[in-house]
Amino acid sequence: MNEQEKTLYAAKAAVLKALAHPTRLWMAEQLAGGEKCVCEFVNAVDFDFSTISKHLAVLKQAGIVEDEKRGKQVFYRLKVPCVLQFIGCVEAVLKANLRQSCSTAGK
Amino acid sequence: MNEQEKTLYAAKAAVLKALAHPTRLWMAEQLAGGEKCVCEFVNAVDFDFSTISKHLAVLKQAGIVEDEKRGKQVFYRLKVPCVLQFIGCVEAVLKANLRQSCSTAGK
DNA sequence: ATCATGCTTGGCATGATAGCCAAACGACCG
DNA sequence: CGGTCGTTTGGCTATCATGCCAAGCATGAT
Repeated sequence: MNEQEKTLYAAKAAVLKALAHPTRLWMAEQLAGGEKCVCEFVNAVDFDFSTISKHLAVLKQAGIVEDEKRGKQVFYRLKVPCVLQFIGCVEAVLKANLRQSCSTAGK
Repeated sequence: MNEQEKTLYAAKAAVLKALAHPTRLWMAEQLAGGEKCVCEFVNAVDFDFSTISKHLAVLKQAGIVEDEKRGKQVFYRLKVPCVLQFIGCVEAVLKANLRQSCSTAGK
């Protein structure tokens, strides 16, 4: 792996890393249904306003969402919707894991 | 978000997290071309044997790869190939980021 | 049996993340 | 103006991740 490849993989991994957190993944999925303001997220989960805000900043920095201020509120929306393609596959992995642990447990 | 959902998102995020590291992502992509033994990875990147081994253990634990010992060597292969669907989208995000930073720089 | 090879595990130092609180900030309201 | 609301930022601590080294453990060769 040369330097250029290293940089590329670091960049790709950074995008995945942004989604690799329960709260952030959840927010990304929520945004699939349309834009939401920060307060909507805060109301739905029991986390500090600042915590949610920072998570959204991570997603924004990764280029996954974009924000727009309207009045007092800031709305976030998905910038690259294909991000949600992931989920199907992630769920496939989970199912495979489950199947395996069940069959193992059954023995 | 209730308890059950929290658990689900934690599980999904854990899978993504396993891939959210440059070396691990690179190895997963390498495995798309067929199984490889640990030593092949070690030779290709300048990391300690133990480091590579631990990364592979993370991927295995997440259910993304599976291993098989044959003789002295251990071979790893992708367990859920759709994992590589991700990559296309991740690259789309990177391209979008690039376009934006270019157009910003151009002003 | 002894040894070398391929790999995993334990342990440690270092750095990154997550969440909370407090403070700052900008937009609107009176 | 001064206040309030929605949000971001700074700062702190606790927890987790990464990579190296050294040691351990199988497997196959001598």
